Amino acid sequence: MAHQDADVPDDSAGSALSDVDRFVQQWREQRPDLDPSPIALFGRVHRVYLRYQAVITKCFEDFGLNPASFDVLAALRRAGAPYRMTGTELAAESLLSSAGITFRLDKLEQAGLITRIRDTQDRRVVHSQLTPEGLALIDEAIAAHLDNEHRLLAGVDDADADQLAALLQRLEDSILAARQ
Amino acid sequence: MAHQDADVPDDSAGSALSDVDRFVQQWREQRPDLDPSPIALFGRVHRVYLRYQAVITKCFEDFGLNPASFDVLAALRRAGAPYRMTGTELAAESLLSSAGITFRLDKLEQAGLITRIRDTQDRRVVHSQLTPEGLALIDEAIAAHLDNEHRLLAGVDDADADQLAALLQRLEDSILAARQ
DNA sequence: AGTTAGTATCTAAGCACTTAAAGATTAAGT
DNA sequence: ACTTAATCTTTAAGTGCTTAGATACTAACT
Repeated sequence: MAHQDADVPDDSAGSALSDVDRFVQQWREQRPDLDPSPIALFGRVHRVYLRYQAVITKCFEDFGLNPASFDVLAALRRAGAPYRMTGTELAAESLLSSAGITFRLDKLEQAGLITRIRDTQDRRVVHSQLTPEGLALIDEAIAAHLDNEHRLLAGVDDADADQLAALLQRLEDSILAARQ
Repeated sequence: MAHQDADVPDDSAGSALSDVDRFVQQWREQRPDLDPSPIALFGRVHRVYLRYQAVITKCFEDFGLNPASFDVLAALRRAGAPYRMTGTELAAESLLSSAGITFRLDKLEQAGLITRIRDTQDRRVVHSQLTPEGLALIDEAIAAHLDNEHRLLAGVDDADADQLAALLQRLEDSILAARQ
């Protein structure tokens, strides 16, 4: 893992500038005609997402899963018994293309974690359902995943976490509203 | 674009529950033995990132770029004249593997937007430098990109944006600290 | 000088997506 | 009933990454 420690800033000299702050400052110098302030926000979203993905990917490996397969199993599990959803429903929850869902379901079916069941009423529809093995696995994996996420939040107090979630929701709404 | 409007929630009945809030609630019902509250935060990070990527991808298309190629050109541009960085430096700024950077640079070189220059002192090192075409393109693209980002932030007031950036920095620090 | 270790980049194989289009089925309009 | 349109899933081709390992070079030690 090339980035394991190489890019952790040396913070020994007080509150050092973060990488993202440096990017903003560089843009101010190079292009004083522009206002680069949104980078302070979106750059951090980007970096937090990458850091987070790297950590949870490692957590899922213990269960033979990756973020993509975990995502599908978790959607089926939290839907409740009989742990069954259609491809269209799964695509909407995961913000994924239909082809992407087909790919994920192929892998999970090969691994024996889901089965596909053609709908008898509407024969276009295919239901994907957790197998007993899939149910057992996701029930273990979600517990480890939440433990891990709590660990990642150890440095953020509860009030800040709540506020961060609320502000992120406002940001998502703003992005959707701006999407012409 | 399949998700253009299909997944925008109907908010006509007041402040409806967001998708992420529903996920948390479903987990509380299905697994009352677990505390799913971190999902409210990380789920939103994930969704905001996906929404954001979708919008900027469309913006970059106008310049024949994608987020990956824009990222490299922007790093070179904000570094200042002579707009030159090594692969290792670029990988660190973008949190990317060395192979990923090689791939990005191959594409940019084929497009005539950068040139590769072997270092004369240390012949292991390859500098990548903006061509005049690359410089002209990124100078146009960064202006459009920042305009676009300001548009995406229209629904978030400045104080909230600042606070969101600060909280995201705290979250990144917490993730890095927990990464054992 | 010669060996060993470390570093910078690139190659190869594989993976998880994407868009575009096709196939199968259902719904709507006449 | 018949045509047209809409919907659900899958296939095909291509893209941008990943890890693992190869290659080329430099630095450190003896």
